Amino acid sequence: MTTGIDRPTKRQKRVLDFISDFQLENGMPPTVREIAAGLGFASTNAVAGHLAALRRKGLLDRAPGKSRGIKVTSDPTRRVRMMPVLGRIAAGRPIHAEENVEDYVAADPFLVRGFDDSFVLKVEGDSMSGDGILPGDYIFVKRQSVAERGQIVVALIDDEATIKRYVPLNGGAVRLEASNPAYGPIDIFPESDENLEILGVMTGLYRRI
Amino acid sequence: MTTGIDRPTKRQKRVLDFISDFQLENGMPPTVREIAAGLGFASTNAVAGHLAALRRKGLLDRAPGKSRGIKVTSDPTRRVRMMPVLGRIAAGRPIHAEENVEDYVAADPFLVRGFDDSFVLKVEGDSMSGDGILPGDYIFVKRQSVAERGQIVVALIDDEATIKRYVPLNGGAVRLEASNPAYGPIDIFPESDENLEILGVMTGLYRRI
DNA sequence: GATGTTACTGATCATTTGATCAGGAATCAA
DNA sequence: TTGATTCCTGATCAAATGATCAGTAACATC
Repeated sequence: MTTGIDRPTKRQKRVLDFISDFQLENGMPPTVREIAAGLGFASTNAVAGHLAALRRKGLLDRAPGKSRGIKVTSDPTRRVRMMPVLGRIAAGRPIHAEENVEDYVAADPFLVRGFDDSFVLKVEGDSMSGDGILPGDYIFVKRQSVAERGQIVVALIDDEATIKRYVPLNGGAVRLEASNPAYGPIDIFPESDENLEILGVMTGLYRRI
Repeated sequence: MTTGIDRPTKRQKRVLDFISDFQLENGMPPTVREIAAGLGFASTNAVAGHLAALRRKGLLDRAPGKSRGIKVTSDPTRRVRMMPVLGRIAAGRPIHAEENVEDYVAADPFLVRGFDDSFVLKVEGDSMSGDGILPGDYIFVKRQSVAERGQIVVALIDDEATIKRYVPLNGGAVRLEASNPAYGPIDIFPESDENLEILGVMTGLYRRI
């Protein structure tokens, strides 16, 4: 036998992969009989043998007696929270209103801190292309009403949401800068008619090609 | 009763939360008896009543007869696969060698197709900044040895990995274009000493601020 | 008061599921 | 040849689990 001491045989690997895929698809491990059916075994004992072998080789954990008590040791998956992708944002309405949710994306803790205080926006327009933020990108935004100089914020000017770099000016005025030189800055003065509200600051970005 | 038509009562919400938390922690839904034990019920029928109510209100899905056949409808979590972030890539060595793995990120199916054939790279250098790919970004790459004109590829030139836009030229030559005008294109001719290998094409991008 | 809903206990039954026994066929090595 | 290992069928038993019935209590609405 040339099989390494803790390497599965081909058949055993098929069983292991079936369990991983089942877990990924169904959110729970399969039963012994589901494995047998999935791989075409007529007997549960065929599965039992493979599970015992995989356990010996340290590739599986089992919870004896428990239904679906099978856990792949080096589980390549992790539970992450799904975050809503918001569509139009309008002033005066709760940002998390259900009709705003367009889609959901999985947010790695890697990308987002404070899930409950964050949301996701799809970028429209190329005003921030100088910062590598392109139309169609998804940006992660942490909700907060204040920002520091230079942070990229999502702001509501009157009734329109926009993504810009935040730069406070003297006298309580605020400048919102685009990073695409084709767009000029937007200045908001305290005495202005315009109403500025900071919705949050950008913490991460997703793009799919 | 002021309860909205499809809102759970307080007790029902407790049951729903227990199921969500259990799923998050254990990677599978609880059994009816595990719910009863977790919430201090002496009878499985207490749980059955709540599950029926939650199902009526559209908050649960059930798979009748199946063990752990409970699924929270608006599950805020999803199983995603963890993908290795590769460090240095060198020719002649298996790309997935363990010593290459620097970190892991959760990859949404949204971003990646074909998990097993993909990997993640951290971007160094600003040669692709014109395409919104900045130093420090993480890009998702699907492994394949051929590419189509205009796709962004990860290529190995002799012993160095690089990210560029792929443009085939006449006569079997290949041009690799940077998108930052400060960098010129790299042309590889068939008769050249240089050895070009396409490692894969970019399918997605992550950035954290 | 009558009615309906929510929220349980306690018990029982049927099905699903895990575990195990007996054995057969194929492969490989000594 | 013998023995070890893998890989499977077929059958059976016991435990885990889902489903259901009967009944009690609290509470709100009409």
